[in-house]
Amino acid sequence: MSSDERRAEILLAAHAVFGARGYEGATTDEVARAAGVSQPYVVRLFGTKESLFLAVLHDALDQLLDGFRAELDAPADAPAQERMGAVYLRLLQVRGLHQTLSHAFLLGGHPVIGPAARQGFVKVWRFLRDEAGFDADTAQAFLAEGMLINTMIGLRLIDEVDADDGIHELFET
Amino acid sequence: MSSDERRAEILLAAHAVFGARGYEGATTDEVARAAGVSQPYVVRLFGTKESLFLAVLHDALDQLLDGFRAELDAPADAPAQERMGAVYLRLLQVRGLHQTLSHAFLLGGHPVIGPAARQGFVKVWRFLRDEAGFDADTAQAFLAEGMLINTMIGLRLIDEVDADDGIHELFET
DNA sequence: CGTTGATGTAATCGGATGATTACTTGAACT
DNA sequence: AGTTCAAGTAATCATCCGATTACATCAACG
Repeated sequence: MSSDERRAEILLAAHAVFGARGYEGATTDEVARAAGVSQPYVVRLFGTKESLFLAVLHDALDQLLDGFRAELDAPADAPAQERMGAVYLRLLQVRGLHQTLSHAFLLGGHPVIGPAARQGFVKVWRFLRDEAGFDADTAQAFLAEGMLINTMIGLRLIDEVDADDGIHELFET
Repeated sequence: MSSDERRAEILLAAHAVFGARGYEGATTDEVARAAGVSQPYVVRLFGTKESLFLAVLHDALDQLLDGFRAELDAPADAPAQERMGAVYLRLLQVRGLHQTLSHAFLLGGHPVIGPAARQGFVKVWRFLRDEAGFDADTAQAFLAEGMLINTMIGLRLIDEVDADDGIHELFET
């Protein structure tokens, strides 16, 4: 397999591992095994664990914004917020993407990841305001909903949706 | 100093350390030094790092719900959402509290912390619905706003509020 | 006094983990 | 056939970190 194909596979596996365990909790060995390669090879292809995480973060943001833009170019069949929201939920296919973003957004104090995460967040804000045409209130409410969705994913609340009335009600809402 | 007083000091320090570095990223030694004691003593007073984190999580939820309840009992001088929101922001005094909650909410897959975090989240939801009297839509929007605030704290966005127009606008909103 | 029990630390251990080194394999191209 | 180079791994290193053990200090109490 070419190293570029391998890199793509490792990136996919890394989304899931970083999402489930966080930047510090994840190990390069876990990523390697999830991708079906040896741990040293992951390090060689990405340099360090830190730059692997940065690659995953950039990939997540690219998939998010590319998805949004593709939906913007498609014929409008519903209000813009609903369409962008649907894109966001469709990204659940990429296991760990939302949780990796959430983890990155908690690492603001990290000397390398912090600035990258801030920059990514601002890029999303700018997209909503400048490209999607959301006014400030709408963009803020949209982001807030997204963060609540991330929390519900991170908590694995869906596992208990049938066991607790409060959770069931929240999902309905 | 009595061990109970020491425990309270360590808990305070642990909020800040777990908030800044997360559950996996934080070390018991960091917590110990922030509290001014030795690392083995932290382990002895709390058993394990895991149960220390659980203690911090429960303390954060207690402070949150106690604060909400105290405000509910005070004379109403504004809409309930605004009053509860003000309580939430006042808790910024406890350094790391919001970020520790955010980290806990991302650990849904952890065998011990996961269930505790879910239970805590549900308790907040129940409070909003049953005690504060929010309807489902209001409670959901309130939580979503809170999660966006957590994200802005975690990203340390406030450090760049003057450097970026988009961030400035988000803070205004 | 001597004992006891609580507060607290120094030293250290063992496992985990990111990274490095040295090696193997095999296809492509003289 | 021989060389080269990319893909990939086994073995190992050095460091970090949670936990354990053994010890020190000191106030309370009979």
